[in-house]
Amino acid sequence: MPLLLRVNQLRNIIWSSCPVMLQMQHAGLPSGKLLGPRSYEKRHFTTRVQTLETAVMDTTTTGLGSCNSGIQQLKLQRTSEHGQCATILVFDIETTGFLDKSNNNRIVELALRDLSGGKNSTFETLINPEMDIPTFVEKVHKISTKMVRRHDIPRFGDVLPLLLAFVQSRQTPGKPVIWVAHRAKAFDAPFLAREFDRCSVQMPTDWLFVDSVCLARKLPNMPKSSDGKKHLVNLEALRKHYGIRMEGSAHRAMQDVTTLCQVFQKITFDLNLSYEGLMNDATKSSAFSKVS
DNA sequence: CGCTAGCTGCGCAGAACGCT
DNA sequence: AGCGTTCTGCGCAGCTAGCG
Repeated sequence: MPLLLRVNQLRNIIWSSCPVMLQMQHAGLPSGKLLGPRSYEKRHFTTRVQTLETAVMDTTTTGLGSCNSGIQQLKLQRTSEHGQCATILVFDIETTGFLDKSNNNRIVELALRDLSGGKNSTFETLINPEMDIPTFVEKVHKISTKMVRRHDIPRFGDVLPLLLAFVQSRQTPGKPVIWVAHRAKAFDAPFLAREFDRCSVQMPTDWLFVDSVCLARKLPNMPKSSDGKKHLVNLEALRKHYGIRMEGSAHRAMQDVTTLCQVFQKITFDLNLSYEGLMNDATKSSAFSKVS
């Protein structure tokens, strides 16, 4: 009997060290899904619970109590208290291409909107990139080289002082400015910071960037991708999820900003996210800028 | 007490996503 | 078309309940 146990133990050790693929083939099973159904179900379930707990914790640990019922409510508070909270600017940029190591690509359109609304709450401009826009990029945002590579279209360096003045006009003294964009951390914010660097201008240190993709990933019940593995969190999927009507064409900066404004308010409401919760998710401008 | 079987958590690699 | 982030699944080690 002890010998049998030893043999069984040895078998188990050897067997457990075999590639799972081999075991599946040996068992006559297809080599597609390698986890057992029960394990897969448990892992999947655990992941979902953790996600929900994290989302709940994000809103409950802010210590706000009555103040953590969404940005919409906070907007009212901000209005009623004459701007006691941070300014939230939803923004989007269109460029000549991706953010790559070559550092060649430029911004061709910039749009932003102050979420608190009111007069002069938007800023929108085409920007002369001083380079041609690749055809495949033109097809995305419908902004052609002819439209922007003109003498009457300002360069980013020309727009920069106006942008800074606009933001300052919307900013509450002593309070930060929260910039919100879809994929801000990986695209919009670094791109904007790079343009600041190129102009040798330091991005204000009280600017914070929030990525709406990161927030959307915390949402439960988002639609899944075609393979059923991932939650779809692109702007179009979020727009459809919330039943937001599309006005104008997608992939133009102000149109995307308008859509994102509505999506963002829905997300913050669903996540019960407060200003403090938002600040916890924010990244400082210094993280993207090289000019110090 | 020793062993088995199952579960959990961590680190890693690869795939997919999302932006223009 | 590039790149960073996120997610998923695998492999492994460690833990523990149950059993003989």
